Amino acid sequence: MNDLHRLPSLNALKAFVAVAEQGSISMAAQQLHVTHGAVSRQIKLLEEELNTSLLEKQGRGIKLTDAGQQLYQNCQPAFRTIAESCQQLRQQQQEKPLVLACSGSLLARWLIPRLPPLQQALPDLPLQLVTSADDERPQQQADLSLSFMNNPVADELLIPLEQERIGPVLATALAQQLDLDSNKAIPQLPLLHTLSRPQAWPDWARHNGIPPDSLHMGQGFPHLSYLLEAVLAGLGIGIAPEQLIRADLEQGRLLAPWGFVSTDAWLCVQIHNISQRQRIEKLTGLLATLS
Amino acid sequence: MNDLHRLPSLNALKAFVAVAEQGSISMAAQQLHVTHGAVSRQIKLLEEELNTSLLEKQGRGIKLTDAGQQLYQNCQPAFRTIAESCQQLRQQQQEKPLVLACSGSLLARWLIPRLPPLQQALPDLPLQLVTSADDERPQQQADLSLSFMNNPVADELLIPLEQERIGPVLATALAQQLDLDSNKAIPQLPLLHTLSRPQAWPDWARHNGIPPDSLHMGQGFPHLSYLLEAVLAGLGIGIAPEQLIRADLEQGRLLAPWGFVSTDAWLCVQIHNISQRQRIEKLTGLLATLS
DNA sequence: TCATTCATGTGAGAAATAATAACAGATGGC
DNA sequence: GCCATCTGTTATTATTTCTCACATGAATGA
Repeated sequence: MNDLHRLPSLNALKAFVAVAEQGSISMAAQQLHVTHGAVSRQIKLLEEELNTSLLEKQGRGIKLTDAGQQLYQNCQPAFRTIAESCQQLRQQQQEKPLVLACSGSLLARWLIPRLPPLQQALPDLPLQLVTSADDERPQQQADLSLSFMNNPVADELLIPLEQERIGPVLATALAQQLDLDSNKAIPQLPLLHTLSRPQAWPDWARHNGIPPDSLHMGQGFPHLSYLLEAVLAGLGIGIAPEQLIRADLEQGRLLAPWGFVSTDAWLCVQIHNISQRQRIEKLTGLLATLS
Repeated sequence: MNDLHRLPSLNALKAFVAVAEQGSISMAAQQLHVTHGAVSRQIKLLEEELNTSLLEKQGRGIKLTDAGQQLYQNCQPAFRTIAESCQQLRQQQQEKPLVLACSGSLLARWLIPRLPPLQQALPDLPLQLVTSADDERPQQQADLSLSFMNNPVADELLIPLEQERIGPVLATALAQQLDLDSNKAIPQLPLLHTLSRPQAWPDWARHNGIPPDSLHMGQGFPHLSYLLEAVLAGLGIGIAPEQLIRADLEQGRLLAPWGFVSTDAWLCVQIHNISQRQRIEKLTGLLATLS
């Protein structure tokens, strides 16, 4: 058992080592980002704790006494060891890849398009992506996850990026076959849906003043990514978050003639590994600007 | 230049090392004389500073993570070095003799008689005595000095032991030759005095309602010790602090038929070397009981 | 010599940090 | 299931540390 309780004030000792290194209380204070008074006081405290005078005046400055020399020579390497050890730990943490979990559709249609600017802005951030099925909870071993969450509660570890906006979408080819003159077109068609978001169509219908019961539900898919493939293949009208199909709209593969409505869900980053919080917040801040 | 400012909270690190050593937060808290909550919090802070988790739950207790192991193995020797270095310094300070300066008369007639009980009560206190002439300021290199001081001001570094009481004294042999029936005897005799305390006789006279001018001043001596030798030799009446001649009175060598009066002076211990303050205060506390 | 500059020392009050007490949650033994 | 043990968390209190402002003492240069 080490006699940790017989240690003097370690902050005072740190101040002393700084003074010994700089040969001056004022310089040490500058190095430690405090006033010279604070350092002077700390030295006094340490001297009292050790019952020894460590510094003596010399001209306008100070110099170490013999006891001070001895203390410095013993403690300086110890502090260096500690500083290096901690620095090493931080370094290792920096080099460890940040594991981000998200669904396949979010990965393919939201995150991957943002990767180039991301890697450009944070070239030293090693990012490792893992997918979880849309209906699974984000995996435990990930440092952070990206997902749509209903009514996210305020929480330091939950960072909302943008509100979900959903709407019906269909392939451009399919649209040309149909007579799209109003909302009325919707009920007549087979509505593709996902098992992970069964409320998507009813929610959207309510938002648009359409009785949910009047909808003709068509094929269901296990995940959004399959549904979107089906929509692209012209199998019917799907419903999807605007965020995930923006590129398809811009490139004319899909159409969204009925627009989008905001839901209670938000696209959120969830922090799982608190020790990576700083890096995650840096990453998230950047993602927010890219949204 | 060492990166002292990149060090984490050293108290948190100390707490962590304690936890690593004990393998338990509660035990570490006990060792550090704080509650487990305090230690738990410190560990959390350290983990945040290092962006690393250091502990993980294991059953009801905790165990170190790999990062924690690494940190502990690096820092534990550093803390041991620091603790040992400080302990060594304290030890050296303990073994260094305490240098006490006082006048020859105080040394011979006040301090030396008290040395046996002193050494019995504090056998491990190495005491080195140096004399300074009565009229010199206590020497700078002494850790403390013992002297009579006029009107001592309240000060942490000045410890009054007892008020000075002075009075005329003469050798028993001389007293037998004289007719000592009252204060009236005084003016008729040659009054021995010291150059270091020229006011002693006038002060005493005023306290006793005798006109100072009516005194017959005799031989002067450079220091009290010589004066006392002269008094013992029957050369005349001297004036001296009661404290310094108590033994002579008790053993019948000297008489003080006119009694003693208190003066404004106190026998004081003055602390010169603040770093020895604790030991000096222990010594002084003991001296006060022996007075 | 005297003002000036530079470095340290000191005190009161403000700011930051750490500790406590009390409770919550989790685990393992009975 | 119940109890004892250990860790985590929070609001509050206590302590430490810092700052600011001024004082002191030593070298510097007119």
